[in-house]
Amino acid sequence: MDVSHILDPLNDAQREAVSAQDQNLLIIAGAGSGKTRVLTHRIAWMVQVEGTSPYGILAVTFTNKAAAEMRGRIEHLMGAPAGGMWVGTFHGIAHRLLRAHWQEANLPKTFQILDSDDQYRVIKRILKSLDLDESQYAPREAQWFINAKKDEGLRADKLHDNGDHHLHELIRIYKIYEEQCQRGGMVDFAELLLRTHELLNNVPSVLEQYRRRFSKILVDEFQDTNTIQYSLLKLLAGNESSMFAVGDDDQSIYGWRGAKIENIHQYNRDFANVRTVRLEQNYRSTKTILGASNALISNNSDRLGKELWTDGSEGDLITVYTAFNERDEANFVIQQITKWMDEGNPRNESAILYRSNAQSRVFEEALIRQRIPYRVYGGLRFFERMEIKDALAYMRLIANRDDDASFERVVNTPTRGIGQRTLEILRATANENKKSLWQAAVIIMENKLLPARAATALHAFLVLINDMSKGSDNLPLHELAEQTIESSGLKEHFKKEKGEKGSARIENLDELITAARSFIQSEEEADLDPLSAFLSHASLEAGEQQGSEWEDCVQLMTLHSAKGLEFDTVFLCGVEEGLFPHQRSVDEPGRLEEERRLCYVGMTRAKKHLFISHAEMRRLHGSDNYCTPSRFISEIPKEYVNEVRPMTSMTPSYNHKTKAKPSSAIKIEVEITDGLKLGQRVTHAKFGEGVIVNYEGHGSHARVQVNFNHAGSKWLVAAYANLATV
DNA sequence: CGCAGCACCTTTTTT
DNA sequence: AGGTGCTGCG
Repeated sequence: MDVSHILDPLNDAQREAVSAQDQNLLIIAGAGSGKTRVLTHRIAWMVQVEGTSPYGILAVTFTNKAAAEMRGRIEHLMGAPAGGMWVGTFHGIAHRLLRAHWQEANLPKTFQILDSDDQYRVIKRILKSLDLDESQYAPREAQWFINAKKDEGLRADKLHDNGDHHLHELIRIYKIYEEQCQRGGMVDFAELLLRTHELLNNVPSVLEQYRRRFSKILVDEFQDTNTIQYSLLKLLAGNESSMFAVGDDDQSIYGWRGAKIENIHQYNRDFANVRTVRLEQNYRSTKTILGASNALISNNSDRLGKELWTDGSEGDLITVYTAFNERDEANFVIQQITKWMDEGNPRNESAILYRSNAQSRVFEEALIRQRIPYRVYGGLRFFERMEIKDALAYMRLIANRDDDASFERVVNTPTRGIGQRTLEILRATANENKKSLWQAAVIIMENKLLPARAATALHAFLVLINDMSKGSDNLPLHELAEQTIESSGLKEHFKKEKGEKGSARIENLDELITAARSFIQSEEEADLDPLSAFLSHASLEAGEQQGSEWEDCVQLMTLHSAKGLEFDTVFLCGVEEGLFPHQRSVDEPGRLEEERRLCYVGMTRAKKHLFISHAEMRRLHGSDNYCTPSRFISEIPKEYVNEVRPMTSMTPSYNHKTKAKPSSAIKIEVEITDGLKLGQRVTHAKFGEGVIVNYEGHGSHARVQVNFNHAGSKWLVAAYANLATV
């Protein structure tokens, strides 16, 4: 067998990892060191050189995107579809196992997946029914609690309150939630993993079957595994299988949702003779960017130890820009991007990264003003939209009448006269009889427990769902979707919603029909009927953003969503104390180190140019705040940095600020000409309201640059512009 | 039962 | 500032 196509493109360390004979490996793969390449080449090596059957391979990732990419690259490398191989996310794989063994897992065959929004609603309903003080028991907190416990593998009956009343109540909520989910055949994301873990743990024959099958297990982003995921891997691997874990402790940024870096150490203890291979050669960034990133991350303790290096050029210095406010920051960034585009570079090789989603707005406004196409990642995804979830809830009821979450969602959407009162009776009946809401409704109808009017309304709903369900088996998926949207009254309902929002919803509903039409059931979902497959797909892969995806766009996203990506030019924005590191992280050393890793992740996204900016003043939640530069900026050695202050040669004295009392709007103490200051809000007869962001000259010669809210940025001669202060 | 106005809160995100 | 969720009213 000619193996040159597998080994030739690799460096020594990569080659060592790919061709290692050891049973268990830990690959510490630094940013840009070719991690995915190593994973895919390892698989090709096992199949084409060692003769492993693809059937025996399990490759696990965290996101659908990563799974899709890996699958694609494996097929490309091996020149054949990855038949029989399991490549998927933890949740996707768990779902598959539960489907295959629903009986052993004590689930109904038609169990439905709850996304976090569904879960939130169920929990909120429980809190209501328990009549708990909502200020003390926030649904979010209860949801967080339940998920955290499940992630640790703990069921409600394993928990002890130790006399703590609050904890006692949370456990009680957890317990009731478990019961309701079980009754309705509803499985949330954490439950997928926990249930799978229990399945393997409790049913030796099933465990045996998969242990024998998966002789090779590969895990991506190992540093992001939480307790239950790690435990699942350990269980599946047993003593015989071989593990290939790839991760980077310096890029662990999900500790706040249960990821345990310690699993890397634990792996060394739990698995036999783990051989560690370090990938430290970086193929992405310049020496400057890498040097700065290395210096930054060296401030963290407890690292596994790793220093990235590169053969590449020094590259440009990192620009650190001190903006005077968030608008100035945005303008600077956009100015740099414009320059970049003028040099003939593609827009989508530039990315604006920030700590929190709220920061995107200022950049969006600036980009719109300059008519630069952009794309914001994150936010609501297709299958998470209200109208889509409504339509899906009808379809889910068709598939499974006992799905209480869906029942609650649409029983009175659109409004059909089933009110709070009626629902309360339904819930009470359901609780008493330990039945689903649907079954309770049937009981109520049979025993005539409702006033005539409500009974008619409820009856109409039951008939509606039954009618919709009739013949749905033979209907192609998209026709079912279409019929659902029509006869549920959803289309009518949203048509009434005025303005652009309503028409957007109608468009989305049409899009759902399109999605149903183009939905292709994958081979591994062959055990499901098309409707169930489609519904699982909707929950498990909430769907990438709406269109314009492939257009050449400036990329905007949070630092978290930037992990795994790379761009020629990266703007790291809002790098200020309190924002980044985030206020809620500064007090705890562990959290602070995670913020630092986040900064490291952000910096190492850049291939050629890195810009870091911070504003001296930032409008946040409606009020102005003075901000100091982030400690992370000072952790970057000066020799890598080129400091830039706002515009031109006239550096105004606000750098050595004479801080005014922080009460009135903006108080930069530089007067340009009578009454006009940098940062001053002004109105112009034609351009409307704006802010002065820059100026040239003094007195009657002064020209000021004003960022107008709607008219964009303009240079005006102060003497003629007739600017009124606000 | 449905709507409109008010109070509240605000990190990061995948599945 | 802006969105969401709840309360109170029609």
